[in-house]
Amino acid sequence: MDEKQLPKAYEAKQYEDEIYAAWEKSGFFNPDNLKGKPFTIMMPPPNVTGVLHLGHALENALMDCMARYQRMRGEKVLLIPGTDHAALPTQAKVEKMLMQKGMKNPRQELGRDKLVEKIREFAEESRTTILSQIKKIGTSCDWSRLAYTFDDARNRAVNELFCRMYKDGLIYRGYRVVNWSVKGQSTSSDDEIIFIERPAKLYTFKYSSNFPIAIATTRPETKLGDTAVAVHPSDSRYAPYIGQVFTVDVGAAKPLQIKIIADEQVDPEFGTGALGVTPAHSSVDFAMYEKQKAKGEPIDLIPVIGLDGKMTAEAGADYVGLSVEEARAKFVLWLKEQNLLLNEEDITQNVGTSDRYGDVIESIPMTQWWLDVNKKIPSKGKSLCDLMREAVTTGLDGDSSKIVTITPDRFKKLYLDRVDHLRDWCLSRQIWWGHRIPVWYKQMSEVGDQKSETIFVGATAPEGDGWQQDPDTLDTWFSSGSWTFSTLGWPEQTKDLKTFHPTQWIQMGYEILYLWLMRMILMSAYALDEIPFKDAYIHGMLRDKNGNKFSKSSGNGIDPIDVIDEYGSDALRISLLIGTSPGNDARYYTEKIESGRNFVNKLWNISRFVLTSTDMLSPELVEGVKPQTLADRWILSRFATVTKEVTDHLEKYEFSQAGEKLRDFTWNEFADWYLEIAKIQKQEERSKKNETDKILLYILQNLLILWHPFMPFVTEVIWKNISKDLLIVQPWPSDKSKNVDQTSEQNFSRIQQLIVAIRNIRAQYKVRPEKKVDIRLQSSDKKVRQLLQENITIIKTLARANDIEITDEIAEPKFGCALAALEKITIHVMLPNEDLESEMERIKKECQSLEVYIKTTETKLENKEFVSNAPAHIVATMKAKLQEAKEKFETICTQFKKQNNK
RNA sequence: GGACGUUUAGCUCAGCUGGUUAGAGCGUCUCGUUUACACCGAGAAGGUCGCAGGUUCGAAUCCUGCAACGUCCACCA
Repeated sequence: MDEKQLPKAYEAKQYEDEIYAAWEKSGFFNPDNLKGKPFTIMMPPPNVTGVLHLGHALENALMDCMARYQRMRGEKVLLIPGTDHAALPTQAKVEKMLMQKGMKNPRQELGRDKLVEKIREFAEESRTTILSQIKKIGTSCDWSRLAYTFDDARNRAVNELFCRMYKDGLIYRGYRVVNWSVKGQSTSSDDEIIFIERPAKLYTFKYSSNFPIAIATTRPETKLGDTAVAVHPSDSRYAPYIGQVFTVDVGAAKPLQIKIIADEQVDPEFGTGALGVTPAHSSVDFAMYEKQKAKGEPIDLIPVIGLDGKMTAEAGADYVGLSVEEARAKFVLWLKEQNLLLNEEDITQNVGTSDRYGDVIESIPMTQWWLDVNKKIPSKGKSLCDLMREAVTTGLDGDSSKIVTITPDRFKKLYLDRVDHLRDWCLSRQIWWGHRIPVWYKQMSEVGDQKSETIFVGATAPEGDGWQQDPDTLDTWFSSGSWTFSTLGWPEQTKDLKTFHPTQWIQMGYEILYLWLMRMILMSAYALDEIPFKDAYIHGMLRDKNGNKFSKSSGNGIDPIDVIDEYGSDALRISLLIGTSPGNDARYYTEKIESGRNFVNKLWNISRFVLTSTDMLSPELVEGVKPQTLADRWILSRFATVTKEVTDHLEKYEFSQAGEKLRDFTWNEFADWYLEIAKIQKQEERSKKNETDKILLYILQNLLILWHPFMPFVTEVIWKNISKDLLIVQPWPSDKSKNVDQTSEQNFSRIQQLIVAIRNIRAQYKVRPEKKVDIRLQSSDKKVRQLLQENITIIKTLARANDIEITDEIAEPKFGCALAALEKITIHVMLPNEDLESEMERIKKECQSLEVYIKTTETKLENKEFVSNAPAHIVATMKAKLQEAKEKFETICTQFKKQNNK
């Protein structure tokens, strides 16, 4: 092996692009070129609102780790990449950019087609960047199946779903109170509202001096549209008034007819115990309005706030055209003048804001398209909510093979709570970037004021003239909800769909549990009678080193590509995978990436040593290895155990623990001990050298395989020196448990402890490293003496000893000699410099800690209840440990005392 | 107002169904130019596992209560 091929330090930048290209060319990203059982992962499509951030890097690391692991396990892995057109967020972003460039109202100034074109340009640019970033991270996805939530194939799926749901009566057009963003001039769903706390004033007032009930409100201006006062049915204070109607004039266009109604929702303890009902501008009040209508005791609905956020004509001549704030001030002033204001109180209230436009959401009644989540689906006899519930509990239709498991499982509870309180989903948006609602209208006749409209629901307009498509677009989550199957060709019954759905595993952040996970389950259960995925792995958010969210406004954003440029993709990946646990937020800081980079370099140098120091000209895959020495048996045993542990952890999606165990083995056992011992063994007989080389190669090769899912690039680069085949499809190590050898592990551990004890003494007495010391090892156990004898070269070299005497003869330590004891071994280290005082101090300390341990352990063992209740092996190990401690104590203390007497 | 999460070494975090003298990485201290690696090696120091009770032979781990921090949800108008 030529050392020039392997420079001293691994420079990730020199290799990564080339390696990725080689993988792509190999075709192994495409499951059509793989055998085995299908294993599908759908990439959560990043929004084309910008470029990838560190959170995406984490997602890609997780997905790719799983994909590569499964591929090496021999599965037919499909990881479909994609992007999300993110309807409202993208339009909001582009509009904002245009406005920053000076445009006042992009929609007005550009018109639908031109604005959509601008957004498309922006989205395409983002898309290109995002896709190249995904490659940089190393994600092994099938680019031949690349999907986009806004391409033709996905549009077909969206239209098909909409039409089916309409035919099933689940999608309906309804006049109801919606969440309206004045700034964005669009509706939004309940999930897209962010509640913020803000100070507000709670006003208590009466509509008129002779009105019998006072009410409290934080929105006085909406009271111009009040049509009822609701009280609790059992509230005796107001019971006599229930059913009565009062006419009051508060300055609105017409005097208000206020009916006193009873409703359980009213809290008699809050405020005056009476609630002014504004059906047009509160979803709660609107619900009362509907209830009253159903009861046959209808109340009116008067919209006083318009889509422009200004007061309408209905609010009265004094108010029309005013903003809500102006109207509020004016109305409060009027109340004061009329002596109707009874109280004014400062409170904090939660107010809903648009997650994209940031303005306060107004409740306004409008005709929109809705998805009914509680109505029974005709063919199923169950509602969408029922299906969503079944999917995580009994399995769809009670079929236990159709259960979605959520890791960690606490998120299952959150999910179920949400399903129980789910309300109808407002699907239509008044923006232009998105899937157009597949509904067509035609005006049929006009009789006086009555317009009669015919509705047609379908992807394309029916025959004939005069059909107008609904101008609105669909909520972006309507298209991402079908992601797991629209990417596979649905509604066509494609081979892909049959092969790869339901998918096996998906990962996502907890922040889109409601927005996305839920809707994927809804869509898939509805359209396919299937779950979208078997296991959902929920990860937390990445925060900066102070625990703050990464955000553009605080300017703490980090571009993962910059990190990759500096430290390499592998370093970034392992530092994101190790030290994080599912569902919990994690902090990102540079030191972590540095330590990742250091480890990558360590593995590089381990490989460099193994590959350049073995004689094998072409180091082919090593199959059978024959351990010759204790160290050989130990490392093979340990490796077998670690292989099993890593595999088990990955099966349970415990990425962090798998990576940690692998790192500890690689660094602390293989590199720090076995490599050093290998150097010694290789200088011994010829036969040993060959076997040592084989073992080194064997472990290295398998380590590269185990590490590949975590650090695909560096492992693949090293693998080039081993085989012409790519590492990406090397089979995962099979069960090696036949190599597990407890005895050798125990014996080797004894040698390790001995070496550490001697090194410890050397460090304590500041023995210069080049100075070799004489050592006397005493043991009454023949087997132990034999063990020491067999490994004497290793002890000598690693502990830097000159002469080692192994004997069964108990002797008092000589003057100027340091003393240590292990189980069945007494160690005398001859010190070149005589430092009796600190030796006595050191031994005294050790005696004390031994004494404490012996005492507590003895107490435990004397406890009869402990001995009878605790499992036998616990008691046995404790007894053995106690014995060992006693022996140590005996050796050290008695000999120390003798020495002390001199 | 509810629910959930977190609280373990100076910092960032692991610790699965309770069982050896509680771990890792970074940082700190001492020593070191041993031909794989200073992006390194050797050794060490550092924790009454947030607080208070309880269950148990045994609790960081289970139960109850409390506190601090965080997140989500909710129609106190």
